[in-house]
Amino acid sequence: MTEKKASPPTDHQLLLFSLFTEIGIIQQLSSNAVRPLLPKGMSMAQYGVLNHFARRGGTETPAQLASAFQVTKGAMTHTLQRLEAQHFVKIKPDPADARRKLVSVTPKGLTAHAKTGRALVPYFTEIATKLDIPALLAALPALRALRAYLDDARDIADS
Amino acid sequence: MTEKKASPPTDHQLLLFSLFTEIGIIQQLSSNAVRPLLPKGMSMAQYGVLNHFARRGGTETPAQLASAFQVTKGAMTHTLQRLEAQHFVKIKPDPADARRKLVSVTPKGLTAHAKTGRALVPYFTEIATKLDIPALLAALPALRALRAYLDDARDIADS
DNA sequence: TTAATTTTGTTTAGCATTAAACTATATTTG
DNA sequence: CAAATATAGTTTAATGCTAAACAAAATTAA
Repeated sequence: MTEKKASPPTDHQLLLFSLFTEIGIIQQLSSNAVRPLLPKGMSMAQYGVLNHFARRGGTETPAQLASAFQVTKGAMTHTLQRLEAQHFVKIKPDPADARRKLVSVTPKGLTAHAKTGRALVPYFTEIATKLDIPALLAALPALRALRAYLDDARDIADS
Repeated sequence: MTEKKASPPTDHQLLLFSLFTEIGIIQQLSSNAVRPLLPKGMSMAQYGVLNHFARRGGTETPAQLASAFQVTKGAMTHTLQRLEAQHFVKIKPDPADARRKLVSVTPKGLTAHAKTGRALVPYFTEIATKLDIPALLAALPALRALRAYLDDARDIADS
């Protein structure tokens, strides 16, 4: 057994630091690859929101969306304004709570979502053929656990 | 065996999409957690560059740094200007090629790097005790492979 | 009930980023 | 060599983000 006095496991800290660095670079690379494929006027943030509604349907408040995407309410206000200007979402007051608004996707938004998805298929198809899918699949649970931990631990800075 | 006609493995595309989504959210969460811990005037981008030099030493050109961090040359110009204004890096012309500049870290920059590192230790120590480190360690090679693939595949948009 | 607190969404200012145009210097080609 | 091309770095405009201050409405406390 190793001693358990002095300072905490530095190796673990280094691992985590490497992991975060790796994740940051993958995020940068994948964003840079995907962004030019998006239809004119569609940002990654906007597509994320449309994708959320396309999967789950229904209505959500801006605050719920901000929490789901881990951005500030200000950032979500901005994204929703862009989406509403293109008539991809409908935003109406919540009759039950005048502070809130209710956001839902429009048919036009679903069309735009589908079009965006089609534009991305070739990219994902291409890389799916060139990577070790089982290894990535195996990595996913650990990442989900990491996400869940970070999600719980956050200070809820803005919201 | 499954048929191999029609369209390519949609499951793999969905996996990749989930993976990218997960990575994006982890990046967002970890950035949001780490950012407030940084010393006044130190951004994540600046710390990344200082960390790079602290590990590897020597000199590099702005273009090399932009490539290492997967940002545009314009973004790296900006980061280096901030670092130079604080005297954390030294930037001089390359005598061998007048188009180039050579960037190196200063003692003051190393001090700032060390200070920043110390500010982050408690955070990493904390989460290292609460996560399944072996599982994360096991995930790292797959992520490195993904990064390596994306790195090769990129269009070298700006550089 | 009234006052204090919390919650929701917006706005503003500042920063980091991309994309594109630009300048200057090197390299390659004819 | 001269012209065309490529490379390195900067600058500008636009976008998306955070942080902080704010206004309006709901909830909680006294």
